Amino acid sequence: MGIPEPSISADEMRAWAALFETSNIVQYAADRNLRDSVGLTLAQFEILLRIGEAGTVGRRMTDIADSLTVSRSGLTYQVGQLERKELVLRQPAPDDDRSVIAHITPAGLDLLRTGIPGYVDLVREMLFDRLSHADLMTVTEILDDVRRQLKEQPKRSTYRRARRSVAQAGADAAAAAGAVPTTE
Amino acid sequence: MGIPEPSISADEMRAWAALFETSNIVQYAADRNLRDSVGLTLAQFEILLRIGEAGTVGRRMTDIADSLTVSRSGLTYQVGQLERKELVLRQPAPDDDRSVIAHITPAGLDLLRTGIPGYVDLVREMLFDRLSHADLMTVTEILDDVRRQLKEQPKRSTYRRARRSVAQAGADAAAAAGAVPTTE
DNA sequence: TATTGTTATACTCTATAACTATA
DNA sequence: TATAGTTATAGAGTATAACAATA
Repeated sequence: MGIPEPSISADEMRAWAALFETSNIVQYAADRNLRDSVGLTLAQFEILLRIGEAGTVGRRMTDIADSLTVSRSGLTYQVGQLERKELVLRQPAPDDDRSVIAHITPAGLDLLRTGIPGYVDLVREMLFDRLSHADLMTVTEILDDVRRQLKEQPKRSTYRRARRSVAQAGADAAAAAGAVPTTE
Repeated sequence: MGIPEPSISADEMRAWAALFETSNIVQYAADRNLRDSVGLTLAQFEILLRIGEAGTVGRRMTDIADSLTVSRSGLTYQVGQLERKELVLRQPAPDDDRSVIAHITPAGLDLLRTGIPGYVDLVREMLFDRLSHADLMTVTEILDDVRRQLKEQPKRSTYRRARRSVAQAGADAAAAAGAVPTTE
C-alpha cells in the first residue's frame, strides 16, 4: 500500500531531509530579506558578492559561473540585471579577447555594505544561535569535506550535452554550488 | 578596500557555505535526474511524494503547502500540472466544503515507483557514500534539531502581509521547507 | 471575519540551442 | 576545434492581489 519502500535507510533519509529543509528554509528567508533590504534576489546578491570579493581586478564571467548554480546564459542574464542597476560593469579582458571581466561599481559596493549585515544576522539567528560552537564545528567539518569532494568535478561551464547517467548528473551538478560571503 | 568585514565569524560562514552549497549541489542533481527519469521537477516530485505518502485518504492542499517551499497559489499551479498529467486528482473535502483533497492516481503511484530508486541512489551516492555512519548520525541529530525549531513557526499558508522584520522573514520561511521521502 | 483555494496579471527566470569571435 | 560570452525564443515558475465560497 502506498509508495514502495525506499532502498535507503530511514536514518539516511532523515539526514537528507534535515539538510535539505534547513538549507531551504534559511535560503528562502535570506531571499526575502535581501529583496526587502536591497532589492536583489539571493542569487543576484551572491553574484555581486563574488564580484565584490575580487576587488578592483574584477572577475571573469566563466569563473563566476563555475562557482554558482547558474548556466552561462543564466549568468549573462543576471549580470545584465546587475549592470542595468549600475552595480556592476563589464569590460573586455585585456589578455584574452574572448573573455569579459565583471567589475563592481561604487554603488555595488554600497549595496553590499547595506545588505551584508542583515544577511549575516539572519543566518546567525536562524542557524548559529541554535547550535553550540562544538556542534557548529562538527557539522562544518563533515559537510565541508563532502562539499569539497562534490566540487572536484567537471565544471558546469565546460559541460557538453550527452546522454547522462546519474553519476554524470551528479558530477555536473557539482559545479552548481551557491556562493556565500567569505570572511577572509 | 573591498567588501566590509562581516560581523560573523569565519567558522560560521564556512558552516553556512558548506550547508548551503552541499544542499544545492545535491538538489540540482536530483532535479536533473528526475526530469530525465520521470519528467517532473524536484519540486513537483516532492509534492507528488507528499500526496502519495497520504495513501488513499489523500491530503489537503493547505496541508501540503505548509510543508513545502510554495505559496498556495504556487501549489495550485504545480498540482494543476500534476493533474494535467493525470498523476493526481483533486476532490472537494467531505467535511469542509472550502477544502480540497489531492489524491494520487495509479499513474502517479507508478511514477513514484519509477522515480524513487534513482532519487534515493543519487542522494546516497552524492552524500552518504562519503560519510561514515557515525558522521551521518551526528549531522542528522544536529540539523534535525535546528529544522524542528525552524518549523515551529507560523504557517506560510496563514501568512498575512505586513511590514517584515528579519525575524518575521525567518519565521515565515520556516514553513518553506522541502519535502523528502520518508521511509516509514 | 477568517480561512480555503483559485484566478489573473505581470514579471522573472530558465532551458536550449544557435551564433559570433577569439585561442 | 574548443572556448568565452551573448542572444533569441519559448516556456516555466513566481509574486501579488483580488476573488468566491464556506466556516
